[in-house]
Amino acid sequence: MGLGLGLSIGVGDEYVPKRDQQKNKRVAEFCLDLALPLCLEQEGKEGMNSEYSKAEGSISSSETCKFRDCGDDMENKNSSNKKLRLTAGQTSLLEDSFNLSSTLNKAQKEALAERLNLRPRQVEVWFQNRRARTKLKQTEVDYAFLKKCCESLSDENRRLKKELQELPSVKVKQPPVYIQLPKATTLAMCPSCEKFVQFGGDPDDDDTNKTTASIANKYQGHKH
DNA sequence: TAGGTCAAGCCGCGGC
DNA sequence: GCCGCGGCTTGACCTA
Repeated sequence: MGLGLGLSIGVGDEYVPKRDQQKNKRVAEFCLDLALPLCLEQEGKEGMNSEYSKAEGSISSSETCKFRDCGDDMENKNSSNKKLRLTAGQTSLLEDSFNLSSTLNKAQKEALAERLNLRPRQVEVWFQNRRARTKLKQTEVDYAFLKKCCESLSDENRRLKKELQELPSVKVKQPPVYIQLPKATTLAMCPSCEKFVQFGGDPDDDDTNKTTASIANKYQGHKH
C-alpha cells in the first residue's frame, strides 16, 4: 500500500516524496498563472463541496490519491490493477470544468491534470466518460418523454375511436382528424443539480437556438 | 452476493 | 499519419 506514485502527501500510511511536494507547489503556481477558463466562478461557490484549495490552486495534499495506480509509473505494466478512484475534490473540480465546457483543449487538459495531480490522459478519459454519462441521461429523459407522448396519443386515439362508434351511423365523409401534438421540447441538464430541465419548444423562442447564457437563466428558475 | 458505478482499454471513424 | 472523439467493453470497487 502507499506506493507513492508521484502523488502528494497523504494521511496515515500515504507517503509522498519531498520532491513531489515541491512539484505540487510548482504546479499550483503554474496553474494560478494560467488564464484558464477553469473554475473562474469559484468566488461565490465556496459552499459546493469543492475540496480543492483556491489558495493553493491544486488538490489539497490530504485530499489526493485515494487511488493506487496513478502517477509516473502508470506505464509500468507490473503495477497492480487496482482501480483508480478520484477523490471528491478532484471530481468537484472536474465537474466545475465540465460545466464550463464539456471539451478541453490540450493546454486546458494539461493544466487541469497538473492541478489535479493526474495525468492528462486521466483527465481526458474522465471528460469522455462524463460526456457519455450526460448523453445517456439525455437519452433516458428523451425516451421517457417520447413514451409519455406515445401513451397520450394512444389514449387520444382510443377516445376518438370510441367517440366514432357512438356516433349515429351517418355516412359522412370523415374529415381527417388532427391531433394537437405537444410542443417540441428541449431538455438540458442543470449543471448544479444534474437534473434535466424541460424547456418549451416555441420556434420563436430562443430556447431552440439557446445559448449558454439563456440556459443558465432557465436553470435558475427550476426547482432543485 | 448480485447489481450498479466508474476509470480505463480498445477500436473505428472523421477531421486536419 | 496523427489526434480527438464516441461507442463498447472490461474489471475493480461499492453497496444494499
